[in-house]
Amino acid sequence: MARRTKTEAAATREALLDAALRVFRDRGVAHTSLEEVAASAGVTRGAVYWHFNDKADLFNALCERGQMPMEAMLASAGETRHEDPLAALRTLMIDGLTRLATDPRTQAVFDVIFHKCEFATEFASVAKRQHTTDDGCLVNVERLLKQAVTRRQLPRNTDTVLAARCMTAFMVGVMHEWVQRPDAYDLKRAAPKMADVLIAGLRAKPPRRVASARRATAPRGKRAPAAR
Amino acid sequence: MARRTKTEAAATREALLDAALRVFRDRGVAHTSLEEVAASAGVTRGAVYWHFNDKADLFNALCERGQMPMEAMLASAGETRHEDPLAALRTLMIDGLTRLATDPRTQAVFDVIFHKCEFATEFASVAKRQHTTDDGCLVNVERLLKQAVTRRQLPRNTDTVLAARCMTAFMVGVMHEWVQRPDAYDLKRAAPKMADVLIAGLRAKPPRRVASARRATAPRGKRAPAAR
DNA sequence: GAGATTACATACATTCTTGAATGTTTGCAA
DNA sequence: TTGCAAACATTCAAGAATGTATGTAATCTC
Repeated sequence: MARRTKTEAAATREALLDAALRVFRDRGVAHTSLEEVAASAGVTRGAVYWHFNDKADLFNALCERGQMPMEAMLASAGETRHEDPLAALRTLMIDGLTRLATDPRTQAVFDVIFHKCEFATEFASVAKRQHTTDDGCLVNVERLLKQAVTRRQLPRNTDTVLAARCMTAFMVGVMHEWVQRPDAYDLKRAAPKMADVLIAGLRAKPPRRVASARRATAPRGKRAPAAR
Repeated sequence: MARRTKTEAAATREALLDAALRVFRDRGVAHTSLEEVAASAGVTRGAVYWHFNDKADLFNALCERGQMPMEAMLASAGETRHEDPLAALRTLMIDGLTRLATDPRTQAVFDVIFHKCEFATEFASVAKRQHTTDDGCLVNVERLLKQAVTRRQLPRNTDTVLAARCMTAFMVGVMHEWVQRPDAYDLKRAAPKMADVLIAGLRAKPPRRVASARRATAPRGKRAPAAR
């Protein structure tokens, strides 16, 4: 065929992303040829190579499109000042899990990212981007945790970085496992309970910055040193 | 070369597994040819095809060898009666994370499983095995949680299945993230604190079986129905 | 100690996949 | 309205990778 109008071109681009998502999901990224992607979108490889440099480029665009909403949620929450930061974290967790539980595209994207692709040397660029978004996630969570410290919801010597790691690890784990077997349980219903467990854990036994091995309740002086 | 003695053959088999682990880890499973594996082990593809049917078979053996110790730990703990089941769970978590933090082979295996391979149609058999071990893990954790209910460490209407999912998800998440960036923090040191967060969360806000949306503290009768 | 079998190495045919090169309309700007 | 470039399709050359088939020397068995 010949040249399309701009909107048509954008449509085929979207179609290619959708097709890639489908095919990647059930064949795996590495094992699917761009021919298959093109065929599944109803075009030829020419179209693929027009819109994307590479399979990695295509995959990258795919992830970006799929993860944008979640990242936006996190960024927005991280920049806001909350009266009840821990509650904000809780709803953030629930919202994230609910989105995963209800949006098929999000499910597909995370399924591919978690189980249907390899982050090795050839996809180093993709891995790098993924690391960057992971870091952003961690930073935003930690901001909320710091707010929680300020609001006296968490003790002053809370290791907010480690606490943030706990939270993101929990989220990653839940998503990783659920997306692998979506029929195992009703994630949407379970989300609040799961979020509660983690938040309650942070409240009850927050990770501390100090060595903390002996005398758990007796910090040094009256105030911890500024440490910053 | 020619025929080796039985012990020598076993040694080359191990060498192949080690080589595969190395090469898979930095090239990705799908992107490495069996030729590369063989070369890295100092043999030819003939040896690979002698010891393993297939790349999937090789990968399967790899996972099995690498995950055995963890599975053994879990199985043993699941079959034992504990006086303090939650403490047992805690040490189980810490032991698992410590093993990951200290054993390079375990690190490599989990790195490959989490980030360097695709579980798609062609590796369906591997995925199935992985599911099976996941299920076993969940079952064992749930056994300990049921013991915790019996010992009154957790309320009678605790949703032990969901609680077990929380625990395994947390562990998966921590391992998934740490293995991706082992230098980000000292997992061995952090392990007890992280375990504490989760265990404390289960203590403070255990997921309940009943609908629980309204009247959080008022179950039906004096005893919950047997439900089984 | 002779044959059967093991533990590989080597060779071969086949299939995929990629990247690039080239072709072909047609929308769009001047 | 012309001309250029966009939006693809088609073709081609070349390199892997796989599975199998076959070769072979040593080891184990009886």
